[in-house]
Parts: sequence; C-alpha cells; structure tokens
Amino acid sequence: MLDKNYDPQTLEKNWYRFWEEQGYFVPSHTDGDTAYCIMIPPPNVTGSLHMGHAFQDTIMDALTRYHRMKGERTLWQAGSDHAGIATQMVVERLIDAEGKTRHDYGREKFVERIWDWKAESGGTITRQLRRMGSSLDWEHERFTMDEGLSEAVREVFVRLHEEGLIYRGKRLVNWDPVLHTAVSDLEVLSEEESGHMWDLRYPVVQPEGAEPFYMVVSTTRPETMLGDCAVAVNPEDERYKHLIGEFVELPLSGRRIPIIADEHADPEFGTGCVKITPAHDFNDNQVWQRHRDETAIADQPNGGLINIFTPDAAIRANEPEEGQLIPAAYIGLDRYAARKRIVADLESQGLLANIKDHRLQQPRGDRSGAVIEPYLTDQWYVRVQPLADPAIKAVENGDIRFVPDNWKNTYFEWMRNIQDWCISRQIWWGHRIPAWYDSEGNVYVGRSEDEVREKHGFGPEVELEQDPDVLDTWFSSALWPFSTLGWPEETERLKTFYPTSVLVTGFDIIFFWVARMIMMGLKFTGEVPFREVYIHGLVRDAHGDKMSKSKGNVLDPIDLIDGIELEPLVEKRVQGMMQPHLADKIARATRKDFPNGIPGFGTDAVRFTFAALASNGRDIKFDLGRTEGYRNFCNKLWNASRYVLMNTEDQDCGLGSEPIELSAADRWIRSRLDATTATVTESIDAYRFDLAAQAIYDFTWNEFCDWYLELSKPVLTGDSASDAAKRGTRQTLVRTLETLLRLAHPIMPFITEEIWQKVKPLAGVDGDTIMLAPYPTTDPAAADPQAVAEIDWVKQCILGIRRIKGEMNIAPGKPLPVLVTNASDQDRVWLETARPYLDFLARTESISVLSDESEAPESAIALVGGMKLLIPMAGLIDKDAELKRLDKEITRLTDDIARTEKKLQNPSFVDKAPEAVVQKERTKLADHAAAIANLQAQREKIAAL
RNA sequence: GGGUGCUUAGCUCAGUUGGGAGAGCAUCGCCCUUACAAGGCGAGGGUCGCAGGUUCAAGCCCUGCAGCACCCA
Repeated sequence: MLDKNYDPQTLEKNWYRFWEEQGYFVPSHTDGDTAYCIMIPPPNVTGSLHMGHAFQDTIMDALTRYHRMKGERTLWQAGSDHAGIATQMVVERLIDAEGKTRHDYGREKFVERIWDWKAESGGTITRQLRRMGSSLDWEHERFTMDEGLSEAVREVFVRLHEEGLIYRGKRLVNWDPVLHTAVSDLEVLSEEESGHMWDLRYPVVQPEGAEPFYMVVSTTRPETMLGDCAVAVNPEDERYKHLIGEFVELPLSGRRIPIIADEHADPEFGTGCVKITPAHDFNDNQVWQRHRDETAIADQPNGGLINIFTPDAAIRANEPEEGQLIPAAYIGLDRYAARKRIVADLESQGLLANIKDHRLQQPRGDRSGAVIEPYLTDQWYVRVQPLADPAIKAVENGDIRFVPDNWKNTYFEWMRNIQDWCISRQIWWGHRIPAWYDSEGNVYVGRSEDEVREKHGFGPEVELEQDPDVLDTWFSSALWPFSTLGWPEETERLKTFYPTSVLVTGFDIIFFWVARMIMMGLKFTGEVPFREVYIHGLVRDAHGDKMSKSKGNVLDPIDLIDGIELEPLVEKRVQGMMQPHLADKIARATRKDFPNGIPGFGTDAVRFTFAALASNGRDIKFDLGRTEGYRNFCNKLWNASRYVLMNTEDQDCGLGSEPIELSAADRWIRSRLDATTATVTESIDAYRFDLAAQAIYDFTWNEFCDWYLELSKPVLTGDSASDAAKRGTRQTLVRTLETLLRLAHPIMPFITEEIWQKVKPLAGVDGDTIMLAPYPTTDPAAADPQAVAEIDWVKQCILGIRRIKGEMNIAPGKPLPVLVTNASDQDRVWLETARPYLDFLARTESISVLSDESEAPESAIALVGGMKLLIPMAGLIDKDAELKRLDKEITRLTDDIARTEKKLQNPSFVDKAPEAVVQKERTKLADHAAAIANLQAQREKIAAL
C-alpha cells in the first residue's frame, strides 16, 4: 500500500540510484532496431544548474524516456565542457587567496591545479542533473578536455589547416584588457550606459596665412584620436565635397591625415564628419580596408592601421622606427587617464568644440566586467564560408529541420552574413593550438611536435616552440555530436547513434553552437549532426525579467524541489553583491515575492511545470503558482492510486479465468484513455509538451478521478453488481492506472515508478522498472461511442441534479426523490442500467418515471436532451430562486438561439456552408427551441403558484 | 534603421486545414460525504490590442496602426 501522504522528498530519493545502479540509462538495455540519440548541450564544468538547464533537461529527459519506452536504442549522451575562461578564472580566484597568481605557478602547474579543482568540485551540475531525474548515460560521460575529445580537436584543426581553412591573421578582435585575451561575441554584453560625446576640431591644412578652418568630428572615445588615419565625409555631402582629398592636421600629434569620401559617414548624424581609427573600431576598420590602397592612407605609418594600446589598454610606447608617432606625454597612461588628459589638452588649445551627455552601448566582458576594446592582434581563424555553404543547404533541403520552423530564418540570416571565426584565446586552460614555431617565426601545424619534426625533417637541433594560445571552447563544442561518440575512430557507438536525432537548445546559441556543429559535422562526417533542432524558449521570472545573478531574481531549481526558507533565499540572492543598495533592493523584492520562502514541490511537480510551460513561445514566465498546482496534481494521482490499490489489492482483478463483465463506465474510461494516449503521443511527437501535459492532467483529474473512480464506487461497494462486473471494474481500475502511469512517466518519472511498482502485479504486468516498460499505444478497438454516449447522459443527469441542489442551497448529501417525464426508450433503458450511478453520485432517493406529465407536482427542472428531471419543490425549493434559475437558463438559450436563427435565415450560409455545419446548426436550433419551450412552460407553472 | 515574435478571463497561458472562447491559479458560495481540505460540489468573470478587408462565417487568413519583447546593425 502507498503511504497515506504524498511525500516527494522520500519517494524520489531512492529510485534514481536504483535506475543508475541497474544500468538502465545505458542504451544496451534497449535493443530495438532504430536508434534514438540526444546530445546534452554540455554544461559548463564550473556551473551549477539554473532554470534554463532544468527546463531543457526536462524536455530532453522526457524525449529520452519516451523513446526508450518505445523500445528504441536510446542514448542521452552525458558530459560537460571545459569553459576556458570561466574555469581559469575560478581557479585564479582560488590561488589569489593564497596570495599567488597563475604566473607564480607557471603554466604546467597551473593547469594541473585546474584538473585538481575539477576532480574535487567539478561535479556540482552532474549531481544536480541526477536530482532532476535525468536519464543520462553516465557510464560514457565525456569532458571536452578528455584525451579522446582532444584528439578530435587536434585532428580537425590539422585537417582544416591542411585545406587552407584555418589561417593565422592580424585582425581586430574583442579584447578583454583585464583577462588579456580575445573573447567571442557571445562573451561580450552591450548595455546602454551613460557617457559623453566629445566634439573635436581638426584644423584643415591651408595655405600660409589663410583663415583657420576646422572639421568637427564627434567621438565617445577621444583617446583613440591618437590612432586616427583619416577623416571621412559622405561623397554626396555638399558641405564637404570640395574638401575631399585635402588634409587635416591631427591635433596633439601633428600628423597630417586625409579627408576621404566614404558612405560610412552619415550626413544626418552629428556634423557629418567621422574620424577614422582603423585599429580601434570595427566600422572604421572596414572604411580603412576600402581605402587602404589610396596613397594618402598607404603613406601613413603602418599603412594607416595605427595601434595605440598595450594589452592592458594603456597608451603604448613608440617602436624605434616610429619616431614620435605617439606623443610622449600620453605614453603609459591608462585609457581613461589618457582620455582625461587628451580632452584637457585639446580644450586648452581651443580644439574642443563641445561635450554632451550621451547614452552609449558599452560592450563589457561578461566574465571580467571590463570595457572591451577592439584590438589588433595575431589570431587563428577559421575560413567559414566554404563550411557555411553546405550547412545552409542542409537546412534548405530539409536534412535538418528546425522546430518551430521559423527559426531557420534566423539561422539563414546569420549564416549568409557569416564572418571568419576567431578561434584562438590567450589563456592557459583549453586545447593548446597544435602549431609550432621555429626560431625564425615560421609556423608548422601538426598533430604533435613529433609529427611536425618528422614531416619537415627537423632534427633535435631545430628548436620548436608550441603556440601558447588555446582554442575557443566553442571549437571543441562544435565537434561534440561526433567526438563524444569516439570520432575520429569508427566506433560502434558512432555508427549507431550518429547522426543524432534531435538537438534541444535555446535560441540564444543558434549562431554560436548550432551553426558550428552543423558545419563541422558535415565537414568531418559527411552527415548532419542531428536531424531536428528543437528550439525552446527562455525561462524568465514571474515578472517576465530575464533571470540573472546581478538582478538577484534567479531561482535555483533545486530550491523548488527541496524548498527553501525566506532568510536563506535572501542570503543566497544578495551574496557577493558589489553594490549594497542593490542588495537591499533585491532583499526587499525577494521578501515581497516569497514572503514564506519556497515550499518543496518535488522533482516531478517541477518537471511537470516545465513541460506544461513548453509551448512554442519565446518567453517562459515561470509561475510558482503553476508548480504548486502540479504538486497538487501529483498528490491527486497519489491519492487516486491509493483508492485503486485499496479496492484491488488481495482481490480478484480479473487476471484469471473467471468471467468478467465491463460496464458502460469501464468501457467509457478505456475509450477515453485510448484517446488520451493518442493525444499525448501526437503531442510529444510534435514537441508540444504543454499539450501532452495538459492531456495527461485532464484525463487524470477530470475523467479518471472525477468520474470514473466515483462511478466505480457503486459497483465495488454496492451489492447490486455481479462478481463478474466487480472483476471487470477492478481490472479496468488497475489497467487504466497502470497505463496512465506509463503514459505520464516521461514527464514525471519518480511518482510513476513508485506507484507502478505497487500496481504492476495487480495489472498482471511484468518488468523491473516502468522505465523499460512499453509506452502505451492506441487500440482502434478501444473506441466505444455507445459507452461514451451513455456516460455523457449519466453525467448530464448528475450535473443537472447537482446544479439544482447547489443553486437551491440544498446540502449535496441530502437524498432527493426524482421524477422523470418525457423519457425516450433509450432514456428508460439507461435509467435502469445507470440507476446505481445516479443514486450514488446524485444522491437520488428514488426515481419514478411518469407517463403523464400532468401528474407531476411543482418541481425544479433539469433537462437532459428531451428528458425532464423533476425535483419536487415541496418544503425544499424556494419559488423565487427557481424562477431566477429558470430565467437565467432561458436567457442563455434564447441568446444562443437568436444567433443560430440569424445564421440559418441567411440564404448564403445555408447555400455555401458545408452540409454538416448547416445540419449541426439546425439540430441545435431544434434542441434549444424544445428546451426553451419546456423551461418556459415550467416557469409559467411555478409563477402561477 | 533591418529582422523575428508577442498582444485571448484579475494573473500565467492553450486555442493544430476558418464553423461551439478554453485550462490552471486567483475570486465568490456550500461541504471535513472513509482515495484526496495539496480536497469535493456549484457559481461569477472575456467588445480575443485597435481599424479596415477577404468570406455565408474570422481569435485564426490579408492590410494598416498602436504597444511590448528579443536579435542584428
């Protein structure tokens, strides 16, 4: 028997360990012909589970469990990525506490230290994934820095390099001056901040003695003027057309720079003149590329591409051959000190035209918070275009399908404007670039130093030094779908599971990850990495705000499962807040949103919530109220199961040879279960987990619990039913419950397993776990329109009587005599067969069929089709209340009938609408008209009292 | 500026070739009836953002407008 109370905390504790120990997550346990595989988007090894993960993992686990139950060879590949910068920073912070930097350790020792850290603390998220019930194949868990995956990385790098698809180049990158590395666009967050716009006056070079004349340029970063190589104006701009080809004198450094014509200069914006600083601005760099061959630009130092910063973003010193390119006064100043000084100097020379307050998009590194500088560095790049073309085609021709479909547009948009990919990073933790330099700086790429030496015939006397940089973490992530399966080896796993079935991910990384996996997969395996991409929404807080640590509105999924008191929750949210006023604000908001903390809802309720919220939308506002509702749902299922067990354990459930008899209710619920199975299956197949959850919820609560369990009571407890009928009902109870549990298992694994273990012997089912039990299938023979019609009729009778009781304030438990008039033959049959149901559920004291309506005393009335149910009013029913009730019903029907009549009077409707639609309206009109007549007559009768 | 999506009950959201406006939570009334008060029974609540158009018929299709969100520049 199940415990009296549903307690997710205790029941969820043991099942996961059981599943994992039994090896149920390993695909060998299912040996179907078809394979099904999902790659987990590898979580960051430093990370902990957030709501986005929990949501995504619920979906992947539901899909995995669903397909596993369908008997397919199912693999959900586990693993995590090494998160280069994030992980390095974590460990740097740790050794900072020892008073050391990574340089004190040295590269080798420092990397060892990171491995130690990983061994010790890197498992947080995998533990949390287990709490979520995720049926990942942990036995084959992979890590992007594993030897096997590292080999795949080297192999890919070397092959791409051999084909000329990887090259080294000096380009502008997003430079983090604190971390001293290039960072990807994804790691740069631009937010609007307050700043200033400075208008600088650049004197136009004029003949001796001419009146001074200035070009005014605007900038938010005045210090970059030291690196200007030109001033650009729009070629169509009448104000400046005549100056094109002239020069201005760059203030402070005294260089002469040309005035050039370029579309980039917007005549409408500011003065219409733009300073061009190609080494420190992405747009300016484009302008420079268009004009670099013009003499006036080419003659500039370094061809006009003038870097002014050190890696710290301080003003650099001059190289020996550069003379005074950078004025001595600013050398060594940090960018902001230099800015101040330069503005002051310009002002004192009368060259500062204006300073305005200005809102600007400030790019900051998401890890360091430092303002990112476009910076000129030597980096490794992947030439993407040749890889992108087949990747675009794969989606165009349907080899890969996006769900929802529109996301392919986002994908195309990005892929068609794709830029070469900067893959090198100036950090220590990651896959070291397999390139070696000789003493002259020549570069050799190979799988190892030995391979390089052998290939080029270098003896031991040749000194080779490996490139110090490592690869972008996304480089290894791009190989994830095949590297985890053993590539470049031709393993059995690779053959079985690649291409994988579906990728489940958020739209925020379509560019960075999805696109790159497609490119790399096609390039190195010749096949797509996955056949479908299911893009889900982003989980937001109840107010619709993105959850973020700095906003202090994050929810920890584990807290939803286990519960958390208010004070620890507040503490958790304000922890590590730099600004105290923000901490206060967060504490206040938290106390308001969660005055009593968060109760523990259990994993199944949390998972059910995620499933129910997984519609096609982009934003998912997480509403705790729904989690509470679904926790209640778990409780409902629990208690319904207790009822089933109480009435079936140690009883004959029709498994043997004794005859059984199925009632209308039995056949009805079997029919409804079958329809629900169809809906759930179709919904999961269409990635509509919200509809699947809804169907399960509806069936369980509104049909199984509210009606079928109640309808089973008179059969099981009364003495009117035969033994065969009792067996039939018991069998239906256990079979329906057992099937329902399997139906719901992919979404709520724990509670279904717990109950299933108790129910399976009663239902005559074998198996050690519901995980590997077959998923329910539909049965065409289960549809039973007659049973459905009868039970619908029963429900109408019961609802009608209940409504009278409810509205007349008669205690629901009070037995009442009921008179029936105008009963058809069918009604009379059902009145016999359904009598126990009516007595039990509507508490009817007696039911008498009157052949002559005039015999009926004054009564309250309920209509079931043409049949009238009458409850005599004497001493029970208030005349005015019944009149009011009748009026309400008459009004409702009259309004409805007016619309229907209008429709039917319209000749074009009758003419053009499909016959079935017209017929439906006619039937409705007739039914309503009859009902109104009945009610009207009743009303007059009562009003006359 | 370009693109994508959203606007349905107080709140969060479904609504699948156009033909009955729905769920959960919240609200109101009655009930501790031995599966379940984390519950039962009953009730109220919507000009489906606005304005046009197509159609016999529009929450759904088309056009315009407004507001919101995100992405790209």
